[in-house]
Amino acid sequence: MNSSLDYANEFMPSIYAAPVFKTLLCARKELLSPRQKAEIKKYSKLIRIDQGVVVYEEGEEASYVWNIARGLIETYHLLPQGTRRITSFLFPGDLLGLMENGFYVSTARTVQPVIAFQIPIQVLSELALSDSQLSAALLTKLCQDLREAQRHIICISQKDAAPRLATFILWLCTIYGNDVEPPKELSLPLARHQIAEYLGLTTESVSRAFHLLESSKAIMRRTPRLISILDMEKLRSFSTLEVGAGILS
Amino acid sequence: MNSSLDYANEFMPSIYAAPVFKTLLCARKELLSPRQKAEIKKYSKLIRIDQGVVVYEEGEEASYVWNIARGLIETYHLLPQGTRRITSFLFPGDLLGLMENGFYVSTARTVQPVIAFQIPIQVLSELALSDSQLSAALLTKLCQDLREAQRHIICISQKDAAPRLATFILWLCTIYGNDVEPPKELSLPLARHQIAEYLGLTTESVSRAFHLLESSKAIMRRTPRLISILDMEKLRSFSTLEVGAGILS
DNA sequence: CGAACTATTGACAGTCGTCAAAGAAGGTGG
DNA sequence: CCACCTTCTTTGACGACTGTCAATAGTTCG
Repeated sequence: MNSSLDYANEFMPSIYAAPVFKTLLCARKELLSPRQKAEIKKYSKLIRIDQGVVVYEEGEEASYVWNIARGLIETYHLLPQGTRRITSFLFPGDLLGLMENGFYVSTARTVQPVIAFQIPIQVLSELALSDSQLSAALLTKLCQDLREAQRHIICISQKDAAPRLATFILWLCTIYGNDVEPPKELSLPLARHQIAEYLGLTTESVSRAFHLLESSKAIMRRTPRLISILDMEKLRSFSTLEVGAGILS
Repeated sequence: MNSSLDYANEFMPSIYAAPVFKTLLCARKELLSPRQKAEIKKYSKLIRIDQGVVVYEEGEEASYVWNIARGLIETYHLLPQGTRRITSFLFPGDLLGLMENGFYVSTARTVQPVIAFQIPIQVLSELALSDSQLSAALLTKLCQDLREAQRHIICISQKDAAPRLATFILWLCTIYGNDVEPPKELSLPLARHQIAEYLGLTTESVSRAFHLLESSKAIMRRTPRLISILDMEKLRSFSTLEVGAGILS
């Protein structure tokens, strides 16, 4: 699934946390000190994982945690009827490998080619035990992830498809945008079915929701994977959540 | 909102984690050592909070964390249109007070009268920094909460009301049941509107879902707050999730 | 016992999931 | 570089279920 990287010096471990202030778009904050980065780098292996590869499966015994440097990962659960529910997307700066009692709680799969630091959990435990600042950083990151999950819950508790999709697009803007102004164009890293599996809808509904947002001139589909944001305010008005304030800050 | 308790010796701090094994019902596991319990007890205050009291509000500066000893708490977000979305319920053994950058991320309110240890975050931070085992316990608890949130996500990503309600009831069974067998009767600590706000439905839909589960003889409503579990298998068949296995273990 | 609140049930409009088919996009090999 | 094939996306029609509004029944507490 992976290959060692010879251009290892290009990357450094980093863990980001979203900002607390309620500006619309802003970069996430680094949680690690240079010393901690060096420590993690020393004891971990920088690997590349191809697109579409299952990194680990639900219920598997956990042996690593990954710090994503580049790329995109989805975690999901397979439901009895064979449907998939995506529970989270992980971006550069995120930590992959949520476990419980030593077993991974969901399945993880690369959506884009990924470059990541592969950290043996043993190593991370020891580092955390000896470095209480690192331990605090991990706690902060987990709080962050928990809040992210709550945002997800509120997003999909909206009944209609358009508000869910609008909320999702606005969220992507906060991730891929810079901290000055909203992006005019947004390149979607996901296929329709992945958006649907994240939003608790079908691909058809997602498609219809795109149509609705487009016909209201909030966005425009350049290609299925590239959209233009025409009217941020209108897009925001679709979402029940006050994106850029409150929970989606 | 609270009063000091003179019968303080009756309670001890405790943090539970759900079990890893996939049995249907089993008690949760204690994460704290007796020494850690004593430490926390020493530096915290045992308080009682009446029913229906707002413990803290979203965006408020965070000064305490609570370890619930008895009672039930809901955390929620108020959406712009005035609707409420309950993001979690907290039971005895849970930690209340999720914060981000020093501010609470949601509003917390007691659903039942609560007895809890009120721990200044300053104290908890210091204890965690000096006791790496405690720090690890907190990490474990947060992983637990994160998994709980994922379970919630999967629950409300089910389209129909009956599966959501069935999943919810089965979940309550795992919390209030003993670890030997499913409870025959279940006393609901929540009003219909609270169930609805948690499941992303309306009270009417919850009511109709109860009717459906009842007419299929899976459950029976004794009173609005007390139901009999007639057929566990049938109840389980409503839920898309394999409760008692997989994600709801 | 009565009043206020909670829960239930009914009718109707709107939206989603399903099934089906057509249209676009991207990748491969000649 | 182009034709072809596969995969992804979009659109349409229809049945089912939820939200809304409204009215009735049941519970609980003073």
